[in-house]
Amino acid sequence: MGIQEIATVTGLSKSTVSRALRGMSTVADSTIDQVRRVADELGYVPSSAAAGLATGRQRAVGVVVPVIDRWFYVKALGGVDAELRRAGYDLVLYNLGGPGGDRDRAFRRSMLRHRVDALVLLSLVLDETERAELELARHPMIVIGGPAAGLRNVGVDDVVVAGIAVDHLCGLGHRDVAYVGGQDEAGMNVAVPWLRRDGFVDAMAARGLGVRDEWVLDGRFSFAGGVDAGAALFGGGPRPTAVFCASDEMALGVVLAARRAGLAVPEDVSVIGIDGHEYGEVVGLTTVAQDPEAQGRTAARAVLAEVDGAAARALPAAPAHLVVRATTGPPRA
Amino acid sequence: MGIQEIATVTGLSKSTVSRALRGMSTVADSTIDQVRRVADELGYVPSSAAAGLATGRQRAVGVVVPVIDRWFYVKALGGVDAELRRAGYDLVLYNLGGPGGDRDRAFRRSMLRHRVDALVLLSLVLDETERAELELARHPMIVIGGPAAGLRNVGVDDVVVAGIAVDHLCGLGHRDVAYVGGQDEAGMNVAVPWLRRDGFVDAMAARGLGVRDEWVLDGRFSFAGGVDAGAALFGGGPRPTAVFCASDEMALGVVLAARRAGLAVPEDVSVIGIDGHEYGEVVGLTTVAQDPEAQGRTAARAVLAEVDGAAARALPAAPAHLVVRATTGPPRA
DNA sequence: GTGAAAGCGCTAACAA
DNA sequence: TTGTTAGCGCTTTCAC
Repeated sequence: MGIQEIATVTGLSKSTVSRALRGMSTVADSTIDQVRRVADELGYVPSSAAAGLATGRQRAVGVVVPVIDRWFYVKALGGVDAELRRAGYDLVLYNLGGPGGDRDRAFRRSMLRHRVDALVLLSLVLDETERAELELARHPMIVIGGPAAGLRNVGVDDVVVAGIAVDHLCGLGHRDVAYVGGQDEAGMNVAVPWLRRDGFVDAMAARGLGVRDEWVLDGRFSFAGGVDAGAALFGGGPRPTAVFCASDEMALGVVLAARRAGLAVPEDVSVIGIDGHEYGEVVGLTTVAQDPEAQGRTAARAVLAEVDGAAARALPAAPAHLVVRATTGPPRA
Repeated sequence: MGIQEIATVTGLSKSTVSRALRGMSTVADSTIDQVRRVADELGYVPSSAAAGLATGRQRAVGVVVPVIDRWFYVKALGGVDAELRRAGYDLVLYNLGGPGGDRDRAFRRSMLRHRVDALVLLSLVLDETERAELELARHPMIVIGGPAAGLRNVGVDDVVVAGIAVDHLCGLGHRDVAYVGGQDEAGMNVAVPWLRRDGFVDAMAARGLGVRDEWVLDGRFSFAGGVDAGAALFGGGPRPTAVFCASDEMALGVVLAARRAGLAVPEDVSVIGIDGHEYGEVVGLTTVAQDPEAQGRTAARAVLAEVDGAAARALPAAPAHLVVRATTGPPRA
């Protein structure tokens, strides 16, 4: 059942079997073949715990997500996974489970149990205590979607992204534009929403344009939230000629709300999102697209390199580009 | 850095420290407090590898998904995760990565490395070889969304679900109904799509209704696929009065395609899906709702119980119920 | 209520 | 190219 059985059956030593199993070049090819064959016959299953204990390496990395059912997280997770798989690493998922979840001692403890060699954090801003606690495990860490104080991060420059969207809108002639963002999930302490909002407000200000308070809404980073925000925006009172949403899911909701309010998109109101969500492609949503999967791969590669002893160098901002489709156009004269 | 340090600092033995850390009742409360305090001060981080080696339990379960970016899988994964967390178990994610992925030797090997105590398979049908290989690890397994030969499964009864949808449609007076399903991802070998299609055809037949071949379409289980299928369906030629989709994402696509084709929903064509997707709720999609998160929790509980020595008893079918909203109605006279 | 000692299954020097 | 010998950090009898 263990490496020992194979040793006795083949008449070799444990060490040779161990080396053969790992295909080390110091072992005779014939020996390797023999060992592998016997291992198969015996139905040998290696113990990662034992290997981990002996080497100090678990060949696994942890991925921490605030919640799991968001487009961005799922895509990024897929990217991280793909790269880990390539490298033969397993992925341990730590889901904070939203505001109701147990983002507390017991939970953080579990990510420290030396079960993983590194940590990839998705869009998380850690406070001092959390940082200190995670620091204990002393393994490489990186955040996707950050930025995070003291940690490397990969992701788009949210301020630049907001600028791109505002450029597009203003270039079309819009001056009255609303913002639909949110704090993702209350208590999850995510920085991205704020960066995008500030980027938006600043970009508008840079053009001498102000933003009404009633036009900065919370869309909870969800489709339903977008619908609600849109309903509020188009329910009466002064109406913006364009809406900038901090995510495509919310933008999709705003478009729906506009239609329900009897408004034509983009004739009566333009809508732009951020992400590059598949649904947006189908329905013709204009957006500032990013590639979370690629960001996930980049993060995984970086952290894996660090596990292998490479120095942690800062990463360039991930690319984002404007994709003009059918939901934006010039405002009505 | 290990249990030993704590032992020397406190002047206790390794065994007592180990017991204290786990809060065993044979240890004096004062000792427990002291040990915990010292452990904190020292920044002690337990090694799950060592514990796993010693006990043979990893306190982790593996979840295998065909692809990760599908509504159902994400929700079910969340449910499994929640339950594991409650039990103090970690979750190791094995993503087969779709048809292009490496659903092969190397990969299966990795889930066998005794890194987990049990396996939860999402909608996977394993062939003989695969089953035999996984059997090697001898740990409890369960599939969500199955069914799978020789394995326990939790999920709705797909045939019943199809029946519910057909009942609803036929009850409204429809006789010409199309089916949009798919095989999810080619090569992923998933049973659900076929069960739903057969359930549909059979339910129709039970009412003396036939189904045209051209009305059984592949929607790839995605929104875009649904749009394509709808476009084909409404692009000319005989048109069904209702469309039954094997998932809400496809149904959403079909609704969009119908609108694009200038058809009114449900006046010109009714559309019903399966799932209970959040988007469907917002746009008023009629559906046969299920609760994948609950299924995930159930599966996790079952497999955990089995890890703890409980016998593996078959589970009842998960509930599914009709949610009538705005996309279905009687056919035009 | 606590300690001593023997492993869990593997890897890694160091020898041969 | 292969074998020997120590551990890796914890849990767990069995004593005390």
